Amino acid sequence: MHGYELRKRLNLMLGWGRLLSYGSLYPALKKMLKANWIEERTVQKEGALPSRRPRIVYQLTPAGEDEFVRLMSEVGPTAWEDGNFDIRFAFFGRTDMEIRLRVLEGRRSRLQERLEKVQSQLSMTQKEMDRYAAELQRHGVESVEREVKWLSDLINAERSQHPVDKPAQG
Amino acid sequence: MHGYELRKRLNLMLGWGRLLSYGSLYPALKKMLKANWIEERTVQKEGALPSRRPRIVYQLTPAGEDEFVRLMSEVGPTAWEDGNFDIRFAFFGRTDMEIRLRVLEGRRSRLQERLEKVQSQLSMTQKEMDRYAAELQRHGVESVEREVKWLSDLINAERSQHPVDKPAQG
DNA sequence: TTCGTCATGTAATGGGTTACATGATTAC
DNA sequence: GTAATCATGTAACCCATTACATGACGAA
Repeated sequence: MHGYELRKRLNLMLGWGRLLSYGSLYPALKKMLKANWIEERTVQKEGALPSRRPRIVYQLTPAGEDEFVRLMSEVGPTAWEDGNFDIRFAFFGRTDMEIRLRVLEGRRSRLQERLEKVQSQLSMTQKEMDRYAAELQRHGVESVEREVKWLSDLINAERSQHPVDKPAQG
Repeated sequence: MHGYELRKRLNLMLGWGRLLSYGSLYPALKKMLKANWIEERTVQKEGALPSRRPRIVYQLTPAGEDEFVRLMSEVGPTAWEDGNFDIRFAFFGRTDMEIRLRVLEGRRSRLQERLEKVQSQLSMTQKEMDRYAAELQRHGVESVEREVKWLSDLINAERSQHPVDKPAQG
């Protein structure tokens, strides 16, 4: 699709927080073009006057699809860190279940680590915090716990979709 | 306190997501020093060998306290936008209740706007989304709704602490 | 003795937003 | 008419992270 539409779609899908700006979108498209991951066609909108600037429609090249597959097969921190997980999850429909499980589990253990760290430090310093700081802590912990539960439900749903033939490793 | 301790405290209090790095902390302290908002003293840690580098302890100047008060009295977007709200909330213990209420309400209506926008666009485009994209949407909406409820509870708690003499304005 | 923590800092790098620039089209 | 949206792009700027640099201290 073309840049403008792409932006709207992305903002709708993961537009909690900042919106994708043109200043990052269009340069990114140019970069992908140069890397030969996408190719562009100019398309006149149907029934539009010839004075209208034709839209630039992008399409993945075979090399771009390979790159996409490569990216979707990443299972390390790049897949489950805060800034990346959402976009990664949005494409789970085109990702193998094994990969999906590993990404979900990676993110979950990341969040659990955080919870443990905060809770261990909390027991030492909580007395120094005032009401509001403590409330902020509490709410933060609750949010993360909620996401952990969400992830656990998703993991269970994934697992129940196939016969369990292997116990988890690592 | 000194920079290292400050970082630990801040990371504990709002360290969901990225941690404050030295590359931003120390330059920020220098900036505040130049603006005359803080002053520094070098303090030898008690019982430490003289070979140990003394720690640099910072303290707010009167001008710095004025600036702090000014910042804490902001009630516009700078107070309730995503990146700022948490740190703002953490200092509510040193903020007037009227200000607190306005900031809480500002953030709540900001989140409600977002919910409405997404839900209106959702009704048009949901059919095109696959299972995972829809699940991401659902989870996002739920998280925001949850924060709205949290804010509402806090607002009610604030209101119940004083006799209601004025109806809300604007 | 080696690793982790304490403690402060700088330089390079990267990435994004904001503001600017342009112009047609559509809805009110 | 005029404001909002469609549509693409560039340049300046901001700001934060990453990596580097240094060195003492405490624990295993």
